[in-house]
Amino acid sequence: MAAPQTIVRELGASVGRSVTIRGWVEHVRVHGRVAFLVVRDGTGLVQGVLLRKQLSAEAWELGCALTHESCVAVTGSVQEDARSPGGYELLVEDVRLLGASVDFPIQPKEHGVEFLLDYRHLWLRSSAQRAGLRIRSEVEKGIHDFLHERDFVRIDTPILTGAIGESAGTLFETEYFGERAFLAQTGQLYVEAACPAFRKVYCFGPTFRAEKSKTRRHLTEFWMLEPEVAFADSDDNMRLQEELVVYLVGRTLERCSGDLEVLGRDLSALERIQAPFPRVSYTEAVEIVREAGSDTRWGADLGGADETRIAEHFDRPVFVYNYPKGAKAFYMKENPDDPRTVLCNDLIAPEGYGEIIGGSQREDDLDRLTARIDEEKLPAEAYGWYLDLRRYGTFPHSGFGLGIERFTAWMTGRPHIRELIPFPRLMNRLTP
RNA sequence: UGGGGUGUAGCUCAAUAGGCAGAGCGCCUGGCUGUUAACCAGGAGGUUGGAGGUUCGAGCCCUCCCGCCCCAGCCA
Repeated sequence: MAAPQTIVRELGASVGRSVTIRGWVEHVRVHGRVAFLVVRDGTGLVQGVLLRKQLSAEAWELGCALTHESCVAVTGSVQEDARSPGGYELLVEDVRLLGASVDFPIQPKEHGVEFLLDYRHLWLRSSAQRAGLRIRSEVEKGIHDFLHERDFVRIDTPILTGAIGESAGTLFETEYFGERAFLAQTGQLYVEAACPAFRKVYCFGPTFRAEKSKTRRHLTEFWMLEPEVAFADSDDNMRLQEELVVYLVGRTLERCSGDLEVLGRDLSALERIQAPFPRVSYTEAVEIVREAGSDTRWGADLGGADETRIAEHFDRPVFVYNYPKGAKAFYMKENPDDPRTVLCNDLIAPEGYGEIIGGSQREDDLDRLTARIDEEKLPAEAYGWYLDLRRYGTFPHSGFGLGIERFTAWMTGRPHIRELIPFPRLMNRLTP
């Protein structure tokens, strides 16, 4: 008589009955005539209790010899027991080995980062990694739900592109049937093209930057959300960002409290995140950081240390808006009230997580956009189709980019964004 | 690319002032009926990142090279 299969999360429905759980061994502790076997099945942890005199010799020997991360099927009757990690326990009747695991490299102890990244394919199984990646998944789902509720249409933009993007030099180059091609570093120009078709659009996907950055906030391949909204000005743009961030924080607190607890996240820091977020102009920001000891001068971009100084003034994310033209990309719209600046914003996360969003109102005037492309010495021919968007029914519009890993690193409180993507691509790491 | 740090057992780390290369974890053997990273006893496990140099003697000092970490720049 075979016991029915179930999953750990649903064990409560089977108290007093025999069931079979399939999963991976986290621990075995043998005490002579009793042994404890902790199994993870992807929905939770359950402890199996093996009593020598109640098992066949084969099952007892097998159970005691199980090694870390072996895949097993454990059959036993379900008991409620507070001493068990998940609240339920299996009084084991039989154990079958489905897949052996010999000398699993990762132990339940401290390891160095390099070692763990070499074994990233196995590190994913550990509790903090599971929690962080589950929160990432929930953030991604939240993004889609939020935008679809607001009538956005998702536009999937190309990853292989000809020469186009914000700037050359940070693009990964490849070959495309004899032609030079690049991996996309933004989908923005394409969502701008789709904007007149659907009014509110967004793209969500991987982007690639060949920047030789070695900081806790950079990856060479990362995922980005980029909404684009017709008839939205820079203020509308910031309101949308604010609404989205408040929504995602609230949803993470609501749906991922167990994962946040595993990670030891300070929940009060997240509970404070409510609209409205403070807004300071770039010019005010420069004054703030100079008073705090920075030697940043008006006209230069704010550095990471400056961002931290600004964030320290507030207990929630801060908008810094209208940067000098020279510090920002060619497609941003000139500020009519101060032509030295452009209509744009960064959103700086608290607790030193830095810039999680960069957004702007786009330049919709054909002549000014062409002039900016010349000023930046960009190859005008590569932007032919982009300029068409200003030739055929140009319209005010705004959008932004939100970095998924940076956002999730802030949600989870992890110090480095490399843990918040399943297989990070860093300057010196292409495998696993 | 610049600044700072680091590299010793499978992993995490010690090693007085230049003087016999160690511990914990993991692994192997044995013991234990309620463990929570169990505990107790025993065992195996090393070209100290690489090359050269100084010295009676180098894990330690010097030169060059390599890997990694942190910070800065670039950005999301």
